[in-house]
Amino acid sequence: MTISEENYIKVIYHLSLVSPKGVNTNAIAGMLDTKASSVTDMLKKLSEKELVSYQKYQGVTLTEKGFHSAKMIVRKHRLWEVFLVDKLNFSWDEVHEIAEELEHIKSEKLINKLDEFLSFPSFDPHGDPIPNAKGELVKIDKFLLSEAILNTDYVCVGVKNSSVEFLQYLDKQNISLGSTIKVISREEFDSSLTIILNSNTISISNKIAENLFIKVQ
Amino acid sequence: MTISEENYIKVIYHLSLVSPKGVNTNAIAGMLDTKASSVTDMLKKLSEKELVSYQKYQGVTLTEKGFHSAKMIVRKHRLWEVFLVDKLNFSWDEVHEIAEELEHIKSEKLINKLDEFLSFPSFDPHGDPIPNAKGELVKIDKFLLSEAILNTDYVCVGVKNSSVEFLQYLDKQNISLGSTIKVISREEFDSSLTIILNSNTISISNKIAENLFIKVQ
DNA sequence: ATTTATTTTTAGACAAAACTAAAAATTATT
DNA sequence: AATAATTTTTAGTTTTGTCTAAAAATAAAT
Repeated sequence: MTISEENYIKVIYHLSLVSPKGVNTNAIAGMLDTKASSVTDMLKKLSEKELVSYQKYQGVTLTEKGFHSAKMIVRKHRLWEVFLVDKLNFSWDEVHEIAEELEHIKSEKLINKLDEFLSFPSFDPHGDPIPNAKGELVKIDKFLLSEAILNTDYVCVGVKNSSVEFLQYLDKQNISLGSTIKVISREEFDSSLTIILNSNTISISNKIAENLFIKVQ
Repeated sequence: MTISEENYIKVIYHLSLVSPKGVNTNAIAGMLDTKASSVTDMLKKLSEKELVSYQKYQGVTLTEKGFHSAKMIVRKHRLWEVFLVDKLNFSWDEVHEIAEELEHIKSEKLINKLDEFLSFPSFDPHGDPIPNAKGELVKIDKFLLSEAILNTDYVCVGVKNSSVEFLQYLDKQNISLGSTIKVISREEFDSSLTIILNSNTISISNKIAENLFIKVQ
């Protein structure tokens, strides 16, 4: 698999989680910042290699083989992110870009030894699950802070959006994975929330709440 | 710089150390397992980018800029090798191939943090010097075991040949970096040596001796 | 000092992965 | 249901890095 093919498979994987019936050509093009015609070309090639099942105009889905490949790429990406944060002391907003390159390093032995070196983590620095060597991943009962019930105790377990801007905003507000959160009130007008975050009361917009994953404590 | 360009620069760097007056097109082609015509094409491009100075039929040398780029690639390669051996417990015969991929990861911050994580090593697992962030490298007074003087105490400090076969032979003979070596006798007929290796007496061929670097103890 | 051998370069072609522009199919709208 | 809008595909180029085959330059040998 070339780097380009791997990037397509990875994007199709992520889009599949949202639209499992079939991923649109345009959606792929959008994610990869390329043109629909380029996507069509690549889909034919990936179909040839039996990584996706594709029929003209009908969208695309991953085959078993493609699904497994995708999970292995995601595994590599997320393990490298853990390495960068836990071992090299990068901050969580810096690691995505570097992991985009590291995820294409080929050796399976490397990634399994890295996994061991990191003590087999189940989640990456943004709270996303890391597939194990078999491709299995832990699924936890998480939902968005915007859906929280008032006066209930939650823990922050992930971010929906991993952009540098959002992550740096969270740093500024002292919100991190493991932070405890209780929603005290929700403003009618703009759905902004007043929350108790690790025993400090702060106010956050609905846009923020819609990008933070929590679970019950 | 593309991966291909980086590979050319790296090969020209290594060949320059042997033939500093100018590197031949064919020599580059041999190292990269490609054709002379492809090399000519690439030399034009690298010359365009001012990474090499090149004039037709006269061989090629690195410019200051190209020389620095080469050292940064070598730096990355060798630091990753240290990581693989020291942190992930790879053996020294497995790491070259993986480092060939890792050396092309772009982030400078990554490599400097990795350097720090590894405590700023000066040598890689094969005894080759690692350029620091400025491109400087430690030069030690090493020579080949085949040139050793009888009954003198030496330490093994490197290998000239990093092939899997040679490294595994050394493992089998318990020869590693840091091993103490004293040559007791040299056979007239085939130049094979009888040596005391960490207080055990063994015999090695001239071919082996010509690929082991030592320094005076 | 020619001739021969080797090395290097040029010219033209190819595969991968992208692009543009136009055509075809699907979906949405009146 | 017919038309309009959108999405997707096809057809034909482009760029990067490679190749083969032939030509040109350099080096070696008689």
